[in-house]
Amino acid sequence: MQQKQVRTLKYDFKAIERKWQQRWESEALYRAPQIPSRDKFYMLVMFAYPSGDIHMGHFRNYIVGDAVARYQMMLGKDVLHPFGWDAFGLPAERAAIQRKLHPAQWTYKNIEVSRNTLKKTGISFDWNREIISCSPEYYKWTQWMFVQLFRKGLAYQKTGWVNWCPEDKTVLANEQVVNGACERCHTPVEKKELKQWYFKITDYADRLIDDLDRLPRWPENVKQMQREWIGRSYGAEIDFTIKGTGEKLPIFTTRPDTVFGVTYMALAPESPLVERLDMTSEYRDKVEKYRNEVLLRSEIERASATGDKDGVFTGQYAINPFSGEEVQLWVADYVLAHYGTGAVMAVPAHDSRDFLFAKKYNIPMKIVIHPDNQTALDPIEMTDAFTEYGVMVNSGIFDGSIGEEAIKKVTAYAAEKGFGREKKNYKLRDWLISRQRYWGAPIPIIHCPKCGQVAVPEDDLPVLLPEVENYLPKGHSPLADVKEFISVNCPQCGGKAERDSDTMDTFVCSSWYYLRYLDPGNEKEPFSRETAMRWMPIDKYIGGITHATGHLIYFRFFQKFLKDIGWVQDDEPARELFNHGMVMDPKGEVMSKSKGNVISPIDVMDERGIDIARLGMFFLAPAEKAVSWSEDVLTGVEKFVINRFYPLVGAYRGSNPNLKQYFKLSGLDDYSRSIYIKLNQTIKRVSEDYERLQYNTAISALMELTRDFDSDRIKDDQFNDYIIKKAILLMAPMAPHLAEEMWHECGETGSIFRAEWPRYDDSAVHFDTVKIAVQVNGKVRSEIELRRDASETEAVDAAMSDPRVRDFLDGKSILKKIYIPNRLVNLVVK
RNA sequence: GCGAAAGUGGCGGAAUCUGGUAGACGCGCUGGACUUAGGAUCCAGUCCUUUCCGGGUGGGGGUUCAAAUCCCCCCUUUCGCACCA
Repeated sequence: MQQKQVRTLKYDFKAIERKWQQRWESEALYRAPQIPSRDKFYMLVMFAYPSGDIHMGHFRNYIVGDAVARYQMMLGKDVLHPFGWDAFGLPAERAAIQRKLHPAQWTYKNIEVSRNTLKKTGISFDWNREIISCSPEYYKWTQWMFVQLFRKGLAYQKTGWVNWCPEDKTVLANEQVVNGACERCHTPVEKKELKQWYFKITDYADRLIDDLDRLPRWPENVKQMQREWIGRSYGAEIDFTIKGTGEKLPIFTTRPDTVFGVTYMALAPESPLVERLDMTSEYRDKVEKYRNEVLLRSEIERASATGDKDGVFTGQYAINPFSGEEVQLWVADYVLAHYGTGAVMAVPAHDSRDFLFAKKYNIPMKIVIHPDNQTALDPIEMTDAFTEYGVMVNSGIFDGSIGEEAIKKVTAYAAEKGFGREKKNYKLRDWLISRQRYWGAPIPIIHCPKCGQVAVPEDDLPVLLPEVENYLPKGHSPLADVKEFISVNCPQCGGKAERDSDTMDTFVCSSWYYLRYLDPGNEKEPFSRETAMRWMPIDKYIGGITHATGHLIYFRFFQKFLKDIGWVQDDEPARELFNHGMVMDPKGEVMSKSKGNVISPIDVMDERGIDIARLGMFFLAPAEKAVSWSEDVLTGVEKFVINRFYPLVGAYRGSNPNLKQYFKLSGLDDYSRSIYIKLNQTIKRVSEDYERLQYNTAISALMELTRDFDSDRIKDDQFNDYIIKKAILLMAPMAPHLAEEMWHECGETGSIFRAEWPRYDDSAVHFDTVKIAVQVNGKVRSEIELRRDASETEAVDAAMSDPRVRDFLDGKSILKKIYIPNRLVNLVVK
């Protein structure tokens, strides 16, 4: 009866959404205080690149954070949930070239469109704190960051071999080269020798690795990826000598215990040492020819050549300081210029790469490690190097030393003799941050013929981007062609000087934006120390896994640097990291503009309402899983909302119950008791699900509760209304408009998001009887009902007197009785 | 090649952290009710095989009274790294 009457209540989502979005706006519900006065919660989602409008992937990402923010509000915390735009970058320039717009026009127009869409979704962002990284008010402080790094010697210029994208005509950081190609346009990357700006992130390599252990709430895979990216390895540096010139040839090795097995040395083609070799003209020609050939190879070719290795003999020899032995000195492509010293000692018998190379060029092999004292290796029969630890042989005084112990001994000996030392090495390289493009923050440096590199004084920041005639990439920054921009007086000596014409990598902008949100209007500082002290660290940071070895390392680096110079207190910026899964199209393909399969949340929102779109997305799968979007999921949640959940307000009886009270189980009739227990179980489950961002199961718990709830069977009005209101509260973070509307229909006047999150009644999460399984030899044979926490004797007795069980016990003796309270009895018989 | 994660009905997924009645919740499907009609709503059913018994969480082995869950080997998929000496 109740249901029929209730069904006439129309779920007019459009009116509901409009009403509450306006109310929330006018009440400034999401406005976070400058300084929190209660427990704080900083909920951060990665800001967005404004490439067009918002799609399903954004939508999913942001509703996850939104539900967290709302849940935290209901837990009584001051919640900071800001949003902004990562607005510098190449696509704006491309659009500018194609459509003859200013990059700023294109960017701001996109921001406008996306912001409007986001506002329509009703996500609880505090829009007062919105930041746009390409605005002078923001990039002024990006430049300020550069200046601080420069002052500490952590921003510096050097000439080196860099990744060059011939399409975009700019240099790229290592992190932006994927499989030897430009991350953005997929053009194979070339190597060029150029003078560029770097941040000395390698100074922080140890802290960046070691502090990962202090982040228990970061996903293990991200931490592992960062460890490998930084790639710390321990070993020794040993100085070989070049015969003739006597120049030192230091090499890094993790296996000093194989040093007596060196049969040749190899230099990277790019190594400057190659030029200094005293080669005869015959060899010099060969080496030059080889070098030029190698440099023409693409990164892809060089990187993928894992099997085939080549090189050329220089005619020169190197001397092993341990044995005095002379070995051939080669130039080889497989030696990386940027790692270690750009040279290696080659031990074909104990290194797979050297093994292949030696086989190819018929270089001798020398065995200096045996697997153990019993087994000897035979070089003729070996098909690969023996690379494991073992016993040193043919190594003079070191013979018999084993593994790590051997490594220590050899290194100590070298140190004692002065031709070697312990050494740590990293794969991580310094972060190349200069770009030869227009749409970025100008590097705030002035090059003075007298004073050298001078930082722009802080009072003169920002260095504004000048207008330029066109944005076509030409291999140098478009800013270089603007005379009025370039020529400037030196801030130190007043003489004629020139501005640096490069702009910064956009990852610099995104390395500190989380701090600007704390104090976005501050004109005197990037942010006030007090806001940082009170709001940091970020409590939950949500974003895509794609940033694991880029942004998520950079921003940790910035945080550490800012701590070192006294601006923040914490070593780590984010306490917890959560990686959301991708949203694919229904066929399981990645959505992209070029494929034309981008799905917007707008259509679903228009047709069925925001909350149903949200619930559908939540219900589809746990938030960290990749999903294929399908409208099919909407059917279930829509039926649930329209037929079950929203009609709850029709069953509300206007009793205005006290929500802080608990009911006594003994005072309730059978049905009421069971629904009260169900309610408390649901509160427990839903709360736990919110904590771990598992919204799909939170929804199913609420579905069960509403399924079991039957107002007709409840006599007590207060009790009836109590259940309804608690259910609405539990739904609020996931379906905010719906819950707010229902909350008010139940007579409330304040926002549900200022109401208190339900706490479950610990004495009412269990029934006083339980159904437990009875197993015989581990197989379920029956089910019996017992009082909760029954004794073992009671349980076993009940189990053995069960007729079904008795059949299986017939004629057998009981060896063992296992009783797990409230779960099962297992009888082991024979 | 190295590293990580994951494999459960026709489908999305529960249960995995903490070993204890596998398949919650929903989609889809089947049958029924109500209807002029229904892509609406309601009710029932839905792992396989089936009276019972039995089998079943990618495959194989192990630990255990008991394994989707823990351990070992293998296969597959996804992601990351890709000559880092």
